[in-house]
Amino acid sequence: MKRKITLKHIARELDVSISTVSKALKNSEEISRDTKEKVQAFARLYNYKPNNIAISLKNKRTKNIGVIVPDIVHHFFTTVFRGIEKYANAKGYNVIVCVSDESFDKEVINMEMLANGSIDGFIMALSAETQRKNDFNHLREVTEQGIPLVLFDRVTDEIRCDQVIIDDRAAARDATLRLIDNGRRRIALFTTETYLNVSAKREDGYRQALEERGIPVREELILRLPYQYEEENLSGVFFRDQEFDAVLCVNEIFAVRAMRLAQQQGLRIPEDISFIGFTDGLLSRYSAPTLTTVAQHGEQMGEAAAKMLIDKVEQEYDETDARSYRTRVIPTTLIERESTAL
Amino acid sequence: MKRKITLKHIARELDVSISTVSKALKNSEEISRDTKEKVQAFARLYNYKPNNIAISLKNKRTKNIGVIVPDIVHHFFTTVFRGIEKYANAKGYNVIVCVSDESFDKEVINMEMLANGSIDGFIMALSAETQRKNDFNHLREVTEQGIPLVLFDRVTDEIRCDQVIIDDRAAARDATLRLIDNGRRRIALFTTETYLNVSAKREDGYRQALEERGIPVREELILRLPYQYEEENLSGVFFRDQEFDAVLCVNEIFAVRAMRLAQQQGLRIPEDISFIGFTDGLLSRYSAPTLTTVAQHGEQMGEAAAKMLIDKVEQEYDETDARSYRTRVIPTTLIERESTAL
DNA sequence: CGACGTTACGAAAACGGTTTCGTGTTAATA
DNA sequence: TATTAACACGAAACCGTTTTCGTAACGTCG
Repeated sequence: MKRKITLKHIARELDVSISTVSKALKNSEEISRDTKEKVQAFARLYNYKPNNIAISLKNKRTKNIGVIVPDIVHHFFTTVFRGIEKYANAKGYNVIVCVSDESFDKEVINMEMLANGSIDGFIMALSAETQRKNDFNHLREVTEQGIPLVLFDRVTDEIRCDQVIIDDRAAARDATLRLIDNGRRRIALFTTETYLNVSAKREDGYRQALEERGIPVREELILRLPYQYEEENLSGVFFRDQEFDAVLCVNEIFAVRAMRLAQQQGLRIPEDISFIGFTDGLLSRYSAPTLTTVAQHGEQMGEAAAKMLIDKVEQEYDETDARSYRTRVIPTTLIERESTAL
Repeated sequence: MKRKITLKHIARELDVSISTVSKALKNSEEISRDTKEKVQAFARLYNYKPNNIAISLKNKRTKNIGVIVPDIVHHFFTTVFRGIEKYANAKGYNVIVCVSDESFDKEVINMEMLANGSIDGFIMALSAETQRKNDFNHLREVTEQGIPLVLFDRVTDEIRCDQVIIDDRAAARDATLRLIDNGRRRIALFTTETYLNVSAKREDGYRQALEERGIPVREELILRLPYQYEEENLSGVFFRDQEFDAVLCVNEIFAVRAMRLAQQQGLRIPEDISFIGFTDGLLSRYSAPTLTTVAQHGEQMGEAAAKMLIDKVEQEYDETDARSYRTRVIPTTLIERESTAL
């Protein structure tokens, strides 16, 4: 087992000082041609690589960014993560991921663990519990320490920081308008029970679209489902009565499950009833029928978030404190598939 | 912006030495009651938290583990990751994730980035390219430096290290046997084109099951598909001719797409043809019909891998070099759903 | 009263780098 | 020949901890 070699070893071996070795390896002008070649050859031979930790301690920069998400087994967050990782890696940064599991406490603990020097900045989406409690002190502490923070998707305006979001309201509005313009009038909304910013905004957009077209909002058509809802919640009766002819769902799982129930009731999709979901994941692409859905372009969001964060991290060092926070809105795309095909 | 406070600040403020502060915060016997209380109160007041980087440098342990996976937008890897993150977090470790994107070069670069002090050990699944090239020098270098390594799912026996795998051969064999015992005789195998260990083993299991039951293997029933295959590859004719009455697929995407094509050809599932896939993801659960599939229990694999790694990391410090490598085989479960229901 | 043991603390080294500032030697210049 | 500049390198501080070792002050005991 050959342990890693350090500057000290090289220095001792070549009978020069540590500083000389350090400078030689950086090709400093200060060092003679001879010495540089000698040192570099030796370093190459023994495969010397500087110790990241030591460099971090000296520079007070880790080249790590912390990502905290509520859930990782979730298509949207995964694609965002891919975007982050891609951009960060290209810039020489590593990504430390923590999962808050929708829990406030875990979110706080994870932030604290990372905030003590492990990372240069945070990218995160708030947990459901954090949004419910409306307690953002952990975010505030971090930003007050001067650690850059970028929030995406599940954001709050209580904290001054960069944000990357989609226009959930507009996306839901556009989707609803599309249904209306396709001749649908009794449009239901299947949304989440737990309080999430995004769900609320999507509901707003839904309402807005109906109002714009002069269709009264019928509250009984708005279903709030627990995340892992039981089939009974969507009673077959609901479908059988033909209470509605279109459904907007705030995620693709709700949509696919609802489609199945409708089919089991003998309804034809899209002839009798059409569906639109959110998140362009595997389910949307491979369900039968394929699902029309609002693509959130998670990867793009991730790249944007990583770029904003890294820009801020790196400017910290040359710039004056030109603190200004930006919000980037990534445009959504309505991907039309069989579930709304006319 | 209040910067983080250090031992030095506390020492200066309280007019004691840095060592005294350090010891007082650790409740050392060496320090008087008075001084300890004074220091601890001050630390609490200013919310002192030791700097992780400095501690890492001193201890030569980072409490970070590196995870390298070929892809993150992939249900199986994501669940494994969740298992890793869960266990690691519970043990006070953070997880740095790198995505190799199935590329050998990225895998090497990522390993090198992390191996220079950033992490205490690796958990990884090999990229497709690495498996094809059969080049494992980057793994060897890392293990020779004494950095613990745990391989999962996509492993190699060329490197001496811990492994967490499923018994792909047995799982495929069992699934195939189940199809046979359900009365199926003309069983096709849809597998990947690119060379992957796991695919090869699954194919083995498939062949073995047929042989065991005295059914000749018909090579024309084994289809090797590119990962993002075009519909044409699975020509409708293939299904229409009723060349086969069951299909074993090495992943759930293949299975779901094949089911759709079969349905389009007017075949009834499972009456005319049944399907079994691998990976119990969203698709299997929500497809129509729901898909019988081999659950790999990724989360369990992740936890097992993390446990093995952390055990090794922590024993490094007390134990003698009792190097012994273990392979944990996580049992799979065949989850029977509509696609094989009789 | 001298030897010794506690107690309570500080100095300093160490982890592995980077960087500033000196300085001895040589060579060029006045 | 004395002055100075350039060159090539080393000493040391520093980043924030931990930890070993030394020691001043005090009390106890024979």
